[in-house]
Order: sequence, then structure tokens, then C-alpha cells
Amino acid sequence: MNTKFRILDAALTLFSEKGYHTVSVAEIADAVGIKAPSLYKHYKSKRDIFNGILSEMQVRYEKQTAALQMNGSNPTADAGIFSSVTEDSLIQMGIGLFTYFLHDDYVCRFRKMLTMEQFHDAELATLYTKQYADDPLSYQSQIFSMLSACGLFRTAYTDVMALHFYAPLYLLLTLCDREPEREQEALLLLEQHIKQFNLIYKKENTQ
Amino acid sequence: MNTKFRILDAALTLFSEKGYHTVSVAEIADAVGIKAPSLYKHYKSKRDIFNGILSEMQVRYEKQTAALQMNGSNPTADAGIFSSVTEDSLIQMGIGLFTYFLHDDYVCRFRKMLTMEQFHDAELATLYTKQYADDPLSYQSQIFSMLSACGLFRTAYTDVMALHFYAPLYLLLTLCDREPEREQEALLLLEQHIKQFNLIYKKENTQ
DNA sequence: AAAACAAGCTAATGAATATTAGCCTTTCGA
DNA sequence: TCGAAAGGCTAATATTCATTAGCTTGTTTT
Repeated sequence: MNTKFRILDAALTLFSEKGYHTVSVAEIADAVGIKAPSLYKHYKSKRDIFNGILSEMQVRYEKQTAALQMNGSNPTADAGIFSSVTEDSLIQMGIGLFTYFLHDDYVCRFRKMLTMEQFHDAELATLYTKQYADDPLSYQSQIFSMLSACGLFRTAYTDVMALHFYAPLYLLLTLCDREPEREQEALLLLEQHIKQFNLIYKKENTQ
Repeated sequence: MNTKFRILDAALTLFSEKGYHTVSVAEIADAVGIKAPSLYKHYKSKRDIFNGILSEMQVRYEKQTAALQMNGSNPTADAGIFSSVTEDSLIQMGIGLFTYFLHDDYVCRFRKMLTMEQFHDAELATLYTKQYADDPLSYQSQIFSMLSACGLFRTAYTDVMALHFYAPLYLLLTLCDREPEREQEALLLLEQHIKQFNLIYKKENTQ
């Protein structure tokens, strides 16, 4: 029963460390504690395991984004929530997103895997862009347009604001994926970045 | 003679499209127009071809950065060059860097290859970080510290300024690597980003 | 001109690897 | 309790692939 899931998990770990093609089904089986042919009782091929990981991520991702997308549906209705945006809460939002992306077990392994596989398939390419560029950017953009509407932030192109806020986070994230030992340095820079961002975009009179 | 180079070139193309492990030596040979065993007259193994690509890139990269690193050596001595930094020249610098990274034949294929191989080897990881994060950031940081010193730009943490300037460029670059058809959209956003950046950091009195 | 070398080829080798066949044991619903 | 399904195993298969051996041919060096 849960062997099926343990296979997925072991495969994801291996794929995220060495890439799909470099990992043999024997290795996956080994990590699970069974022999290679037994895998085929659960998945009909190696590719099928990979697809299983994709579906699993699909489910988790939709759950995660649904939780964020302001369940009240109408964005401006929730504007009150933001009546007290402080520098600290902005920092917390940034650092929170960063550490979630970097340390969530599934998210982190999945991103590394997708990084390596993105050019093998147009579908994987768009999935990557959606999860790590388009969706975060449009989410941030939405938030900043609310903050502008409330008069808390300067009015500016919210697309550009979102890019200013999120792109450094993204760059530092991919850096830490490669060199985890530089996380402290990255966090420091990220915090400085957000302070600077806050200084730039927050309206003076509401300080 | 130039077969040796043609092998490197064909291999880089294939590696950048499909990743090192997915490409067979037979495929590389085919692309060059010879048979697989003939490759071994020029390189002693598949890995050796890969290493050849790395060395070739090393040479090109050093040539390229040497050309940028202000051959006059002392940065502040060249401050005069920047006496007339306009919004347009800043945009040109950004767009120029972006299109160079995106369209230079060698740079572009190499980056895609490195993107796929970065987790296979700590050395490749640091190489990636150096070329697409550390070096560009410290270069931009240097420029902004000069611009600040000249009184053209606000004084601020130049590391953060560099991050603000470069990170969006990096994000859009990786996006276009995956989805080249979105280049126009990316260029537009990049231009808006730089205009906004200029507005934020340039001293009002020098407008 | 002869020897040596460069650079191509075909054929062979050997290892890795995904997948299938077929067998055995345990579990469990009828 | 019996039959079948679930889930494990070993052994076999077939394919792909990097690499080597050894031959040929044209060019270069002596």
C-alpha cells in the first residue's frame, strides 16, 4: 500500500539529486528496500513513476495556492487585512516565501528535479515557469495592487513592483539550491533587499 | 583539424538541448558527419568532450570579462565616463546584457547545458553561480558604487542595488531559455523595470 | 620513396539497464 | 476454507551504448 508512495518519495529524492536519466530503477528499488522488478507491481514503467511525481505535485500545488488565493475570492474586499503593513510584515512575507520554497521537503526536491528536466519537454518548461515565475509574480502583483489601492504604497506598475520584489528572492533561491552553505548570506541580502524595497515603495506619510 | 572543434560544437548543441546523459556519442558523431569510433581519435572519452566544452568556455569567459573590467584598472579613475548616465544608457546596458546572454550562440547553449548539469557536480554548481550570479552582481555593484561616488545616483547599499537591477534580468533570462516565444514580453517588462529602477535611484537634481 | 602519422571505417566487446516471465508467500473476501 | 489477488523474488531478455581492436587510406616527414 504505502510502498507505492515510498517509491514515489525515493524516486523524487534520487531524481532531484542526480536527474531522471542518471537514476536507474534498481537504485530506486534499492532505496525503497525491494528489488527492481517489484517496482513494476506498482508502476508500469520508469516514466510512470516520474508522472506519478508530477501528479502528486499537481495536487499539493493546487492545495497550496488555493490556501493563499484569499479564499474570500474578491481581492479588494479583503483590503482591510493590509491596513497595518509594516516593514516587518513585508520582510516576513519575503523570508517566509523564501524559506518555504527552500526548505519544504517536497517543493525543494521537486524544484531541483524540474530544473534539470525543464528542457526535455515543453510541458515541463511551462510548468516550471508557471510555478516559479508567472504564479508568484501575479500573486505578488495582486497584493501590491491592493496595497496601492489602500493608499499604503505608491502607485506604480504593479507588474514591475512584483518583479522587483520577487526576482531577487528567486535568484537567491536558485543560488541556495546549488550552494546551501550560502543560505545565511542569502537571507541577509534578502532582508536588506526588502528593507530597501519598503523604503522605496511605501508612502512616506504612512510611515 | 577543425573536426576537433566541430565535435565540441555539435556536442554543445546536443547537450544544451537534451542534457549530457541523454545524448549518445553516436548522436554527436552523426551531427559531425563521422562514425562514433572516430570521435576517439580526437577525444579519449565522452566526458573528455564535455571537459573540452568547459575549457573552451573558460577561455571565452575570461576574454569577455577582461574586456568589461575597465581595462584602466582603477575604477574611480574612469568615473568621468559616467558623467552622462541617462535613462536610455541604463536601459541599453540592461537590454544589452540581456540580449547578449540570450542570443550569443556559445553563451546561450552553455548556460542551458550548465542549467541541466549543475547538480551533478559541486564544481559545476559554483561555476554556474559565478557566471550567472556572483560575477554579474559584483560587476553591477561596482558600477553603481561609481555612479554613487559621482553623485549621479542616490547612495545606497550597492549590493542591494545590483540585486535590484540584475535579478529581474536573470529571472526573465531563464524564462526565455524555457519559452523563447515570450522574448518580446520579457523585453517590455525589462524595459519598464529599468525605467522604474532609474526613477528610484537616480538623484532628482541631476535629471 | 619509405616510414610514420592522422583520421576515418567496420566489427566486436562488455557493461548497464529497463522490462518481462514465471514462481512463491501472505492476506483476505466469499 | 478456498481461491484469488497483492506484492515480493530470481532468472532471463533485449536493447542501448561507450569504448577498443584492427584495418585502410591519404598526407607528411625524413
